[in-house]
Amino acid sequence: MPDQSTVRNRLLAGLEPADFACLAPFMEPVALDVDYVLVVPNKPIEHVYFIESGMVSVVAEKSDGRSIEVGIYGRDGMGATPVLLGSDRTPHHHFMQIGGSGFRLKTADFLRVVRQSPTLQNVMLRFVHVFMTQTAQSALVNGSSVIEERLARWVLMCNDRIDSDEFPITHDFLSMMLGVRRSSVTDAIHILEGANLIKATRGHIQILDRKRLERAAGASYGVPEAEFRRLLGPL
Amino acid sequence: MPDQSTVRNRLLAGLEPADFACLAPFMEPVALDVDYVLVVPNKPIEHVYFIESGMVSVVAEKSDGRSIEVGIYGRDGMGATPVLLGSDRTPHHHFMQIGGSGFRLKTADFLRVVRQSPTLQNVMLRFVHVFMTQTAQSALVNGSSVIEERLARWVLMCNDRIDSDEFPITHDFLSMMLGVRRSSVTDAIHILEGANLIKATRGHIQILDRKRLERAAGASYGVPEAEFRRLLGPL
DNA sequence: TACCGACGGTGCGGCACCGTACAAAGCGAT
DNA sequence: ATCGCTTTGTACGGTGCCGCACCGTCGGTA
Repeated sequence: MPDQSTVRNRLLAGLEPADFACLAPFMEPVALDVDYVLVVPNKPIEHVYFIESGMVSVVAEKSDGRSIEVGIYGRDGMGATPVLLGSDRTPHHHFMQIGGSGFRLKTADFLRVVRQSPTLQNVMLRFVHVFMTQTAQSALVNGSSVIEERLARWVLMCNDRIDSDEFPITHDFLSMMLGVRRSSVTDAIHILEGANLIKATRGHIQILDRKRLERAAGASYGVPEAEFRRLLGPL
Repeated sequence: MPDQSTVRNRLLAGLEPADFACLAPFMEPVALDVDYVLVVPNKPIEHVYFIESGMVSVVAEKSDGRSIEVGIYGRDGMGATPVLLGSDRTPHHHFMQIGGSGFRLKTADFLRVVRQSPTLQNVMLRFVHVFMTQTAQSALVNGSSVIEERLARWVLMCNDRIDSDEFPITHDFLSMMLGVRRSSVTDAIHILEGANLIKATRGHIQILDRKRLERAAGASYGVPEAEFRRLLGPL
């Protein structure tokens, strides 16, 4: 059974010990390799997830096939939030963008515990609020920022959720996430590389200068992150 | 005191009569004229709102001044959802885009009632889920649809929340909502007008052919609307 | 060591949308 | 009827990103 003092998930770590103790018996450790699917669109959500490492992409798809990332989370949050809101499914796709590990609980078990503890529910709902802010920010920047700014934002958000300054990701994946052409991603990466903010190698991106990268992201980055700190403490 | 059989708000109308009875004593009728501000960004939310008529825009703003609409609601929903999620504020701006009326409750009163009724809370949280889906859809279309498609979506969403096929709106406002140049809105309107889908006069838009307008919106429209029907019944 | 699929770099024409600007038309107030 | 403000129509050059296509390179596998 997991021990609260060693979990890396920010939500779990921040719980009242009593609340954590109620969840712990139902938590099952799970390997979360790249492409592992946490939530299938429009299918019943069987498990909720707490990420310990790695990163999840939440993707919305249009019926014409075009898709775009509407949010990401990692050890800062939980997967399958719709069950908290009374919906057993969602039109969005959740899958591991960067492999890692975590815990999962059967939806029914999780909900039973949550319904018995208002303090636990409160923490989870705060995360929902933060995640909603993040999605709104995606809507904002998708409509008003140039690609290189959005790329910088994405890299920063990824860095927030991964321990390392370097992580695996291909241009092709990024193009799906940002909803742009693959070669536009290549161009944007070259711009950030030219300014010595990042270094890209085959299948990997490394952050060289986080401070200046934040400046490059401009107004695209920061709002949901501030909401997280305000409601759930430092990342 | 309002009577549940006469309220037009979909959430209120769908409540268990007992839940409605608990809310009713705290409900204060309020006129919601154009530009009335329901939620000021990053300030404590004093009241929650249930819209009876009119339409609210939820707008996210970047620190560089650019802003974009991340969602709308009317008699299908409630205002100031963040209080349900344990946050007394939000970075977004909520204001009346089309004037109307509604009810409001002091945040504290509302939360006290909600905490005592899981069934009431459930209905409200379902709406949060639907609204989140809507915001995600905005992120999707902002990143992947041409303006005329997004305009068609907006007009349809507005029509869903207003009784009339005609409503007041200027190109300038629409340009803020869609996050594009004002004259790009003019162009997009001309395209839809040329196809006899809408008719635009100074400060007004009228829907001529809703069916074909939906086709013009293509894959941009429909997903959050389906979620609403699934979880909260027909609009 | 050779192969092959995945990944990244680059080029080209095209177009949606931009920023800016100005004028015409509508409409309320005096 | 006139004025003045708001709203809409239109134009122009510029550009960010598109779709498409092709090729070089990397790296795992046989």
